[in-house]
Amino acid sequence: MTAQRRSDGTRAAILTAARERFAADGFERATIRAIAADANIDPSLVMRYYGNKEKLFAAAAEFDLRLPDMALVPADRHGAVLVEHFLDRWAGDETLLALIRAAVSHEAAAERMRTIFAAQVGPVAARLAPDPATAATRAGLIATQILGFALCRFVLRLPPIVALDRDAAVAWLAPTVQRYLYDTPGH
Amino acid sequence: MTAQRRSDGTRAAILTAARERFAADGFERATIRAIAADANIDPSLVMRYYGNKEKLFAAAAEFDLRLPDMALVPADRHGAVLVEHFLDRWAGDETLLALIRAAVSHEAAAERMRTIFAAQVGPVAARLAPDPATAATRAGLIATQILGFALCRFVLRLPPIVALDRDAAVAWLAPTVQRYLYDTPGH
DNA sequence: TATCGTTGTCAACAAGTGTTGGCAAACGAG
DNA sequence: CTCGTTTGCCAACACTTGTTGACAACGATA
Repeated sequence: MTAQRRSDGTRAAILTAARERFAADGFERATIRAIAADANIDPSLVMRYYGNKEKLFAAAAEFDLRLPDMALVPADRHGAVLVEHFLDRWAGDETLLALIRAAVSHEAAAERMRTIFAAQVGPVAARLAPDPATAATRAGLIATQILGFALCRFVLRLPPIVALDRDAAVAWLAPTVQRYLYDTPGH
Repeated sequence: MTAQRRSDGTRAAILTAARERFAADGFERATIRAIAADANIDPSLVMRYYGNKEKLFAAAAEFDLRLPDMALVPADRHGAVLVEHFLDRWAGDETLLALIRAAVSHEAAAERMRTIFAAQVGPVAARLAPDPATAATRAGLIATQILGFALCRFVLRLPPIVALDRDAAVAWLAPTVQRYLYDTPGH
């Protein structure tokens, strides 16, 4: 077990404030000073505990999608369950929002995003796809729809997308994801 | 007709350099100095001709999707034609990339993005959708898929999405857009 | 040629950035 | 209690940013 330090509370406060700021402002506009102010401490403490801004972001952007076990779900509901899970995960943790905002103009964040999807969505697709060779493509396509939805809803705030409630969003997106999982394209 | 000015060449060079920088770096990391250097002029000229960075971006982010007339296309090809058009438009003009990169952390750019999709995609959906009341939602859904694809391909550079050639991308995405245009969700 | 608006350069400002080092107080072990 | 370590604050650094104003070369017009 890791030893308790007297500063653990401060460390956690910094991390929370950092996630909020990165999520709201992106990497460059989220300043160390603003994060420190939110955490009610001095900016220099951020440096002491996290080294530099880059490492602070790396620590704040740690993320686990916690994808459910698809073996327990009927095959025709796989798309719906994935969409529901993503929506909930997104609403309940601002880390993903911080990640997408930062990834757009920050290569390290983009790399993190690639890793998350390759390492966490990839295996799910690999287990379900009819032809395992197409798994990476299918995982990528799911990412385009899920990230695109998050982009339009949480970042760009397109009014008709913001207006959708959870059920409507699932009803629209689930067939798309289902198709990316199982269909073979052709016309 | 607008009068010719001796500085028109410089103005155009600034605009081109601005688009490149905004597309590559986003709003904040694209500096006036870098743009001026690319255009081989002094940074102060940028201010003289465009007022400030905000207005320069507004000028650089002027964009017309040039959506084709869907009345000339068979109904079952609408999704495919839209996807093809978006892909070509995206590949041929970095303005859209600049817009998406900037929109993520810059409210004015996000507003521009909302306007473009509401004013240009909205009417197309309104003309095609079975129920006009659902047109805005359908246009928004199309935006989620198209922007999500662009995000993953050009910004995040997800390998499996970068690897898709034009035909494969169209084959995968067209049915999604077609469904967002015409289907009524339910299960 | 003399004049005036245009085009461009140079140097500087004020503000904000990440980051560093020193110093005081609080704490825990001996 | 005493001493070394941890925690925190303050002031400052080196640098970059958008932006401004003064000034020199140029071009057309009179």
